[in-house]
Amino acid sequence: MNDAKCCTCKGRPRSAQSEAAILDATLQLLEDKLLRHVTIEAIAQKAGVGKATIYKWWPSKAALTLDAFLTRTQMQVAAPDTGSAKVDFTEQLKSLIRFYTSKTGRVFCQFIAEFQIDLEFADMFRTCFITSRRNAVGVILSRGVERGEIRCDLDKDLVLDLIYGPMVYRLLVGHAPVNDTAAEHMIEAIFEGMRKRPDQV
Amino acid sequence: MNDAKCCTCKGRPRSAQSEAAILDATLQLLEDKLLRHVTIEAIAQKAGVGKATIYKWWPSKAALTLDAFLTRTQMQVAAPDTGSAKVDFTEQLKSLIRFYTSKTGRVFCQFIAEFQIDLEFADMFRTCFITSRRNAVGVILSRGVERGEIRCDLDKDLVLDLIYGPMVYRLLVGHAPVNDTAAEHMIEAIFEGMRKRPDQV
Amino acid sequence: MNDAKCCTCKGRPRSAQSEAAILDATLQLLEDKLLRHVTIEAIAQKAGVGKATIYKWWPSKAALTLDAFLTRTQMQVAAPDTGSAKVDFTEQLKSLIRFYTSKTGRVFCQFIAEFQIDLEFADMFRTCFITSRRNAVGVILSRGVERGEIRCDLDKDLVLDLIYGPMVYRLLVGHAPVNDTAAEHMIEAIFEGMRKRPDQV
Amino acid sequence: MNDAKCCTCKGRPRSAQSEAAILDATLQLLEDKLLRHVTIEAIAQKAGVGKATIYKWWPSKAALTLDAFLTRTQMQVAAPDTGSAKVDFTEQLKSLIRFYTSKTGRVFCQFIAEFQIDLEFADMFRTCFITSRRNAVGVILSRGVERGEIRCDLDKDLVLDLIYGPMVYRLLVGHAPVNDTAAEHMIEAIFEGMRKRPDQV
DNA sequence: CTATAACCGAGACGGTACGTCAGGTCTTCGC
DNA sequence: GCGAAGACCTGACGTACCGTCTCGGTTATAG
Repeated sequence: MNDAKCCTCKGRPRSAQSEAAILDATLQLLEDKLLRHVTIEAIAQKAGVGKATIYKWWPSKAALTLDAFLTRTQMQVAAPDTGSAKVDFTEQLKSLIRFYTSKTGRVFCQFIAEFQIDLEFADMFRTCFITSRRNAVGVILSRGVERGEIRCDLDKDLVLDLIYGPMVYRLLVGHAPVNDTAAEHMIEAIFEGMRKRPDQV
Repeated sequence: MNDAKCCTCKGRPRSAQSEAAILDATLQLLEDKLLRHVTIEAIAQKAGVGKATIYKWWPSKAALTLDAFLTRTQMQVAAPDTGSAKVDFTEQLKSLIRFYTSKTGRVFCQFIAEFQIDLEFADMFRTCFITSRRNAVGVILSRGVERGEIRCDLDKDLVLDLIYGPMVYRLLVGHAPVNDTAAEHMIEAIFEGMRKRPDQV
Repeated sequence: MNDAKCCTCKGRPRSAQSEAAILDATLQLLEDKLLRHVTIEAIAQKAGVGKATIYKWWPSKAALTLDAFLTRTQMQVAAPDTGSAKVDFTEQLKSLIRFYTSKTGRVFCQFIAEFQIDLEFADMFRTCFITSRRNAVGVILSRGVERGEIRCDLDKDLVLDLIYGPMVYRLLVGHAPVNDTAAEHMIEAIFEGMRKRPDQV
Repeated sequence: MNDAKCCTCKGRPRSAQSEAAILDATLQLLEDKLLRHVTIEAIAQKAGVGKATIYKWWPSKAALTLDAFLTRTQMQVAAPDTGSAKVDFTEQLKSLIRFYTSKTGRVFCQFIAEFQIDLEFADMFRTCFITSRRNAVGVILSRGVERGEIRCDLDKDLVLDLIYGPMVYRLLVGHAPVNDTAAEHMIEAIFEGMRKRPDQV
């Protein structure tokens, strides 16, 4: 009954120290350079590690970078509960924007860019990204629907994309500002709709 | 009878001829490969052109590709006028989606990816892209506002991003379908808003 | 009919400067290190040249080294004509030994070692090596035969191997000295034969 | 006086099974590949043994290979006694040639190549090689001298090199055939000498 | 009958060099 | 004098082995 003991029996175990050094070096390099300009060679050197060690554990630079991000960075995004879904969404969007425009968060844009050419990585990224995203926003949406603030005939995915899409679009294309004001306007417009109501001027 | 002179086998090709060959080769290669995997070297060889000639006219691969696209491809996007702004937007979004998901249009996603690292190209792209976009959608929006269908207090840029953002987001991340149905749902939601109205069930 | 003019018509010509730098660097490195420990990478760096440039013009390290040797080193081996074939052979063998035991000449042993594993290089080496060798010794042998000093029923190749074989053997295996005295003894023994003659003590 | 038992006081003794597996694997790999292309890694894997075990007992690949050879292969070389030293030498040389040109014996050339760069191994090789060689040929030479067939003023080493040198030379350089006929011609020439005698035509 | 200690397999590790590839610059010569 | 052809330097790629180093586990002998 000693299964728990011999799970990874054979061979020298993976060096936690090396792994840490690699992930740290990766993040550190990403602070100064764009993802494309960060090379495996530089990471290996900075981490004091052989290149082969990196290739052994991560299939690509993108995978390594994503791993570095997910394990080191806790995407500190608020999931507030103010009693108003609209306010909650606004606060959350602001929080997200603050993260994505930070030195650290900027890399996510480069992830999206990166996996336009690396389908394997795209799957990986979607899994991690969407999951965390869904959880954060799902609660707010549900509460809003229950309280009767939000239409109940809207697909969850659709709502997600309506809220995040414009922000991501601006982040990637950079044609318009991405800040708190923008967040407020976006949420306002999405909530109230573009249609002119009879009661409006 | 001056063809004979120009077409003499080993005759020095004219500048315009080279340019055409380069642009053609670029588009042709883009049909089979991802932007990242299309190399200047391959373009030069396929076009029967020296690499230096390419570098002389275009600052980067991205610039060349964009040029190839803008001069060869007319982005056939409808700008309908049905009398209803909502219908117009829906049709236009459907039309756009059809283009962006086509073999040719898919490259635009890769442009967006590409200029996450090439700021110079990003400017170039924004100028071309936004201009054409603004023209197409500006008319619809103006008509809608004039007819009293659409709120007049919305920023033009905001409207643009509300409509295109979710689509671009889905195109880039690929987490949800991008098709006619999606287009209809998006426009419907943006027009009517997420808020539950008293008259709704 | 102007072959001489248009042999290498197109493109930037090969850089004589780079070639010289590569060959020089190769020889220089070989003075300090064994052939096996001289790396293409080191040659490229010392020559201030890209690795690709080396790989473009030489198929292997051995080929490069041999080229460096043949073009830079003139194997200064005497081909004396004293009137006695025996003396001529002795002098030539001494001369050869002096070369092969010099800092420069030692590399030839490593060539022989090298092409035990590189058959392509072996062919190359044999062609160059044997040719020069044959010419040097052929004259002495012919003169000796004509003068009636040497048996005329001996194969040229056989004579070559009888004279050079023992020396090469000692050079490679290093079990016995290779010097002037050895050269004299070898030639003496090969000329007179091992058989005890009636007139000997 | 039972040394074998008490020399290594404590601990698990060396595994004879592993040693055998390593030596077998080494020989087996050498049948297909050149010495240079046989890697310690491959030997370890084929033998089902850790690399460290190999490094523990042999200082280098060359040492391991030589050990494998000396312990597994008995260099079956005839040491005939026909009453004629010339015939004895000829038969022995033929026998040697047969061995050195066999699949197994070919490796000796690679040993010679190998120790042009591994001085430590060179010593090891010389000790083993020369010793066995000396014994085999020493008897023939002594008998020949005693019977008055061979000059008594020749150094033993010199004779050895006169006989083996040309063969080794041809084996290594490969410029001329190495077979029975060559053996006969070599011995004949060495015995009779190159000098033209008055009694010759 | 333990305890000790060297042994062993497996394989991860930091390195070094490999041979290839594309980038972007330059040089020559033909038209 | 433009432009094709292509050689050049640079720098990163991903791979292969090197020789060293942990691991968990396995024998023998010493006590």
